[in-house]
This record gives sequence, C-alpha cells and structure tokens, in this order.
Amino acid sequence: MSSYPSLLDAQDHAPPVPKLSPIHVPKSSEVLASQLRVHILEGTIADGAALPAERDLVVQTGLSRGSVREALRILHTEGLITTRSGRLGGSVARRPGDDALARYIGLFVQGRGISLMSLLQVREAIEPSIAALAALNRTQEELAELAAITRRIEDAYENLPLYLTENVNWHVAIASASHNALLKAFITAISGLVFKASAIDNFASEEVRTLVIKAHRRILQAIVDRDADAASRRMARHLRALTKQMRAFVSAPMVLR
Amino acid sequence: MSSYPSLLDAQDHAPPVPKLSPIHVPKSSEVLASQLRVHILEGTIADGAALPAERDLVVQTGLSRGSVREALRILHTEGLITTRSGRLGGSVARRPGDDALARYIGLFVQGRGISLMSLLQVREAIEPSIAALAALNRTQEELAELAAITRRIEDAYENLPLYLTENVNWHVAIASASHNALLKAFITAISGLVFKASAIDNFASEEVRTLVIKAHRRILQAIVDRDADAASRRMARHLRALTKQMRAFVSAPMVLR
DNA sequence: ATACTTAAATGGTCATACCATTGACATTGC
DNA sequence: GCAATGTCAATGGTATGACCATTTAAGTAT
Repeated sequence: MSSYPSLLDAQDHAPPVPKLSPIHVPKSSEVLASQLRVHILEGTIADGAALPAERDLVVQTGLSRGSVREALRILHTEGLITTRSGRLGGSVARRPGDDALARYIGLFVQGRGISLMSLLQVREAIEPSIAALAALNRTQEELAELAAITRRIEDAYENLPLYLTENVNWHVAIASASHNALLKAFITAISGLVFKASAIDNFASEEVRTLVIKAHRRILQAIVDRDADAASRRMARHLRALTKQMRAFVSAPMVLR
Repeated sequence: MSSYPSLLDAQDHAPPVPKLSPIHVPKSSEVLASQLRVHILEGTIADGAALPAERDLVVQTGLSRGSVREALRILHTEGLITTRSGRLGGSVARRPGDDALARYIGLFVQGRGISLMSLLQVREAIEPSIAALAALNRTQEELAELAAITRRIEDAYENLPLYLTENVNWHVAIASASHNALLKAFITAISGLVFKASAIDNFASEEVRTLVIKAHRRILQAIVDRDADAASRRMARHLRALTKQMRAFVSAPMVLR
C-alpha cells in the first residue's frame, strides 16, 4: 500500500468514493433463509409443499450442511416450515398461522412484563369493533357455530375449566365472524393470555358467570340482527364489566408468568 | 418377547400401562433455547447481559457446537439476543422490542395476503381507543413531542416522503402516550405496513394533506384537554375519512408485497 | 504520546462421520 | 392369500475437528 503514494495523494484532489454507509455482511444461513422465506410468503413454494432435503440444499447452494440447517431453523422459528424426521421426512412450507403470531405476542407480553390490566385494556380497545364487524360480515354457518358455543358455555355453568375454555372459544368465534384475519389473530392471542392469567386465580364466581351468560346472549342477538352498533356497544359494556370484576380480584399489578 | 406368554396373557387381566399419549422428543437445540429463553424473559439474564461464549456453552451443556449454535439462532430469530463477532463479541440478551413483534406481524400479513383494506380496518378498530388512552395518560413530555411532530408534518407539507414518515411517527407517538406497550407495538407494526403499502401509490393529494393536518390539530387538542371521548371520536372520524380516500385510490383488492 | 503490528478471543463456515427416526419393501410363517 | 415381521434406505439430528473472518486488547516501534 505505502509503495503507491501517488494514489494516496490523489484522494486529496478527487475523492472517488462520495460516501459509504456501514456495510452489513449477512450470514450465509440468513441469505438462504431470506430466499426461501420469499418463496414461501409469495407462494412460489405453496403451503404444504416440500422443500428440498437438507443434503439437496447443500449441493444446490454450495453451503455446508450446518449453514443449511441454521437457515431451516430460522424458518422453523418463524413458523414458516415444519420438519419431520425419517424416510419421506423433510421440511414442508407453512403459511404463518394464528398460533405463530400468538406465540410472539406471548413472548412480547412476557418479556416486557405487560400487566394483566394492560391486556384487558387492549381487549377493550379492539373487541367492540370486532363485534361490530362480526355483525356485518357473519355467515349463517358462523352464526350457528357461535350459537353452539354460547349454548355450550351455558351448559358448562358448573364445570369451571370447560366454562373458561369455551369462553375463549366464544371470543375467537366472534373474531372469526368478523372476517378480518389479523384482528382474529390478535384476539386469539390476547384471549389465550388472559385465560392463562385468569385461570390461576379462578375469579369466575357464580354471580359473574350468570352475568356473562346474559351478556353473551345479548351480544349474540345483536350479531344475529346484523346490528353492528348494538354489538359494539354491548361488547364494550360486557368487557368493561368483566375488567372491573378482575380488577377487584387482582390486587397486585399482576404480571404474567 | 414372545417367549414370555404368561406376561402377555397377564395384560388381559391387569393391564400395567393405563394409557400413553404420543411422546414428543425435543431436539437438543430446542431444549437449550427454551432454558435460555426462560432466563431472558424472566430477567435472570438481564437485558444487555452477555451470554456465555458458544464454546463455553458447549462445555457447560455437553452439546455439540452445532446444536448450541442452532439454539442461539432460534433465540436470535425470536429477537431475544443479538450477536457480534470478534474479540469481546458474543451474544447479549435483549427484551423483545416493538420491532420484533412488528416483524412477525409483517410476516403474518404478507404470508396470509392480508389486504390493505383489512389493515385499515384494524387501524380503525384500535386507534380511537388509543387516542382516548393517550388523552388520559399523556405526560407533558409526550405532549411536547406530539406537538413537535404535528408541527413537522405541517412543515413537510411540500415534502411528500418526509410528510409520510412523520405521519407514521405521529401515530406511534400517540400510541406511546397511551402508555400501553402492546397497543403501541400493534400500531407501530400496522402504521409501518400501511405506510409501505401506500408509499407505492402516493395517494396523499394536496387536498388530503390539508384535511389530515386539520384533523391532527383537532385530535391533538382533545389530547391536550384530556378529553378522551373527543379524542376517540375525532380519531375515528379521521381514520374513516382516510380509509375512504384510500379506498377510492386502490381499485383492486391490493395485497402487500 | 502516537502509530503500527501482533496475538488472542470470538463467531462463521466447512467437511465428515455417525446416530435416530421413519416408512417402503421384501420376507417369513401360517 | 395375507398378515406379521424384518430389512434397509432416505432423511433429519448430533458430534468432532479444523480452519477462516472479525474485532479488539496488548504489545512494540517510532
């Protein structure tokens, strides 16, 4: 280098490189993961389609098997593939599902120490709108399903665990009827988390359960009537009452575990 | 086996194995990842703390380096660690941030082909409540920041790219003022996605921008006044108008790319 | 003191071998 | 025939060891 002083001096007169931003050198596994991810998300590799075997990817990409495996591990963690061992095993592409998103929302909530009250706040924020959308968009089938769940909750009046899980199903079913997959995923995650948190102290007294059942009936009726406004209003009222009940139950600023 | 008929016969009388559920054998890397994940989420490994070096983890766990690396790759994908090369390099623990959650919401939206209209629906569903919470919970500092952004948007009236990015900041700032980290993460993700989708066709005509600025002022005023109801109402109205504008612009059921 | 060089620690990559799991296929026994 | 059984090949899972690439502390020369 130092044996070419003229070139170095030349920089003072005509800097050939205007400005350079920091260069991020990606890892080989990340490059491969990115390529496969694009294919999966765009559907070039359809849902359920098999990816090449690890050793095939090795020869196709020229990477080592370790790097290929790390790439697949990334995609697996992102919920974009599932992997099985054995003959006819391998990795198959999967579209991201509610469960994957719910898992990451769970990580966020746990890692950031989001309080139960904050979760209930979120639920109160979004679920009335979901009820309104459900009233507008529900199909006959979804209505039947919703009615069935409402019935099952009433039947499970004495069976607390069943009562609680069916309750989650009820919220998710309404979200399904909203025909908005993202809102449904949100509610699936949040209801699950609230359930996990509330299942510890089972706060659902008999009185509460009676009120819940009444509220559910009224909300269902609004959805049957395609009355979006009433559905929203009644859901908001229902959740407000529920939150109030839970607030009375949890004294400390409870954190999910 | 077949040389012990008496034992086999015995099953008819006293089956020793009541019932067995399918056994899931976890991979070594997943076991290690789970353990480290718990430590990070529970704070046993504090945010910013360094994890042991890969080779240390190898001797501590008895696993191979490949397995250790796969475990770290899982955590990295989950946004729970960052990794650097070189001396004094290694992995440091990170609490899950808005960016990590936003990324997964993006994957979900892209992979499921969520339409822009659905995204706007979600925004309409949750942001009015966020505005209401912001009106109740905002601090003086957040108010100042919000006012500054509102001002910057007005100043960027002619600079469309800047106008749009500041617009995203405005929504995020309101979410910050709501003091609900999960809602903030949601809005961060959704605003970013809407921005990416709308930046392609830049639909923000001069007329729209003028209306947006007026609406922002009115919403800001409600937050200043701690008037949750007005904030919610005005935000809802604002978003409804925006969505209507965008609906007119996108004819096809646009999908994010 | 400053600039340069060296060396050590760490993650990134590769090659290879072997183990574990699974299911198709051939074999056996009746 | 055909059902139970065994064999084996394909595939992912794990382990070892070596070497490369990057970064920075520490040493060295000027």
